[in-house]
Amino acid sequence: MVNKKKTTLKDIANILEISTAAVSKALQDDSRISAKTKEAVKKVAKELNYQPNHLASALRKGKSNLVGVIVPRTNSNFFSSVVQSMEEVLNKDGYNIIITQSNESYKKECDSIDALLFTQVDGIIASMANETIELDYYQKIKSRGIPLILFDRGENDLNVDYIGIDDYASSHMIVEHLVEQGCERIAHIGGYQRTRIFNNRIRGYKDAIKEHGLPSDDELLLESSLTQEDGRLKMEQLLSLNKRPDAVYIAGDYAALGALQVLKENDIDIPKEIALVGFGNEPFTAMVSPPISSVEQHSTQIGKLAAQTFLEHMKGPEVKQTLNKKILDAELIVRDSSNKKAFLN
Amino acid sequence: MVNKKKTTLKDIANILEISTAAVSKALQDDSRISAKTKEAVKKVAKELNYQPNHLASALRKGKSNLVGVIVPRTNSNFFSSVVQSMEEVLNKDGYNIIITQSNESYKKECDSIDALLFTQVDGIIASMANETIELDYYQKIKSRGIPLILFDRGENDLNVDYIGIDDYASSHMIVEHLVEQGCERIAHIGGYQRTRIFNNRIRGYKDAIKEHGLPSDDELLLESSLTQEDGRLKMEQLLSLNKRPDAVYIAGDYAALGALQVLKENDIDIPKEIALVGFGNEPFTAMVSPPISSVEQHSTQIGKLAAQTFLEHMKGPEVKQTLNKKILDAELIVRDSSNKKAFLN
DNA sequence: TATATTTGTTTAATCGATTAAGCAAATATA
DNA sequence: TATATTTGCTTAATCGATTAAACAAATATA
Repeated sequence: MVNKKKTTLKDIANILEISTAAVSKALQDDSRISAKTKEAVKKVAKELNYQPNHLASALRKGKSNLVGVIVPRTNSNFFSSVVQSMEEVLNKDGYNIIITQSNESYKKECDSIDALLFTQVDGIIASMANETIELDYYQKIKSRGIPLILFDRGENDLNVDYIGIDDYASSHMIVEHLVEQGCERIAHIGGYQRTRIFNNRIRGYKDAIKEHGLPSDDELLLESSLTQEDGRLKMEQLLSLNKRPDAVYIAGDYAALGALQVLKENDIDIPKEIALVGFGNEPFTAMVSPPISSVEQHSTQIGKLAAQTFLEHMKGPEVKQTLNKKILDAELIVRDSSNKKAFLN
Repeated sequence: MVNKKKTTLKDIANILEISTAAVSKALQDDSRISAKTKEAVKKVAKELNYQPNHLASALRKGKSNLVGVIVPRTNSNFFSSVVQSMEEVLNKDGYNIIITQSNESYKKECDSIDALLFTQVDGIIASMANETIELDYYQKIKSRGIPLILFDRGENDLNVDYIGIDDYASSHMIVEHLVEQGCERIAHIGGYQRTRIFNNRIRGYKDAIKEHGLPSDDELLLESSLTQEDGRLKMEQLLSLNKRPDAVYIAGDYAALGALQVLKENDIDIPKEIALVGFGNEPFTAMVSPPISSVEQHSTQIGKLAAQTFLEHMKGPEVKQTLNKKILDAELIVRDSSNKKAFLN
């Protein structure tokens, strides 16, 4: 039947009447072990269905071959696809990943960090929660001496590797696009200012507005948690203005979706009366009606780069933990929600 | 600055000039250790920022306190929310989870299982990939003697715990609902027959159709991968029939979304000409236009139950691995896409 | 032939925490 | 006071794999 007791090196050693050291080396194809012994060891190992005990070897080698990944949530296409491409790269090098979700909560993020450190991960790749301002827990990772790589939601002050898109330029590009479409009063529902990427998007927005000499009323720039629900609220707020905007650029697709609903509920013609642009290129943006223009963030590429950066740290022994940014260009996908020119009559 | 070397029990023992055993027991509040010693140990432990080495204790105790979770993908609301509630329950009991995605691929699923077993997880909670027919890798988990719990996508033959909704009844309920709305030619775009849950949905559909004496033409029952793209294709196929259906029930929301797009592209009045019902209650179903009726699967409850089932296994030493099904009732959320009566004029 | 090198293996220590067993000192019981 | 029990700690083994060091045997070099 089933061998409940898992077989160990010792079992193999006993059967062949050699030392466990010889068995261990044989399985690692050590050059000092004879071909004959290797063959015999491998044969018995297979017969007994030997599976090395990872805990033992990790303990001995001081390396778990586990990488911790912290994301705000997994049920967004962006994060799930980043994670997936990370996994692909890391698996190839013998690493497994532990995914944890912070749910945008600082408390949960700290717990995750503790849990990952406790599990003795060899490194952590993270995208910070919205709530996170304090960096003490991230400092904790650094002080453990394991590589820390941030993506998308990063933080300069931590002085670690970062992979993301150029939020400032993307934001600038969106405003350019809206201006091109003839919009003149462009609002921005942005994320929390304290979060670096959202701050960059806000700056990109402001600068572009200024460059084009457009109105930059305070009432046109709102700070939001970027949930669908908050997107609704903020859009309602914009609609209640005396001078409504003729375009709204929203720093997150879920919030953009909420905003879209409100616009439709109010029978506002999109994009003619108000044009709409989101951020993140979540699949649903292409599917709703009208489809929402959005920014593709190259999640696969980000995941790949983050994983590769981790691997570089593991290969090069000199742990040069410095701010090393890899910034990708993002791409604006124009859809009906902002394509006024296509609707000229 | 930063203490690169992590502190061990030994360090604490040396400082206090006691044995590591005493330190270990003090930290565990062993009754045989004096209050004075405990206090001293805890003080030093805090000062040195002692973090127990999980690998060492796991190796010694033969228990990693890690639970492996395998899902087809994380970027669906259902799975991400199941995972989240599992995590909540398990964390409370000191377990951490390792999430892996199979991407509906059998090969990837096998790799995940190997990786999890290798990491010495204490148990595995899984939802099977669409592709999976062979059960050999799942047998491997069972033969390792660790608990295996399946949810949503399960398999009777494995004879393990299962948590899910009553797919047959849900499916039956959907047809009832459509009949009530006056539909008479109801098509079903189902998942792969070999997958138990989809098979159940198909049976529920067929039986309900029969009970109501409705036509059950072969052309009205299609098998699909249930991706958005395939939803499009299958809906196009249905539209090309000589006798079009007046309702389509689709076993997955993403496919339902694809179908919805096709219907709209063809200017078909929903629900008047063709009513639409999906499955899974993904958030976007409420957001598209018209909103799609769908089935809520109580993901939070499923995650909680799966986690609790695992914990029961860990508590009760007698590993009674038998088929133990927990079936929840699902709930049909009726929205505009199938609510014909609301559109009577 | 004598010495040096290579080959193939064993011995024993190690990673860090846990725990059964042992033992002395303190306290309780007869 | 003598014996039993409890208290508080130490010793040493253990989990399973890895690896530095040691060593004998085989082979090469002088």
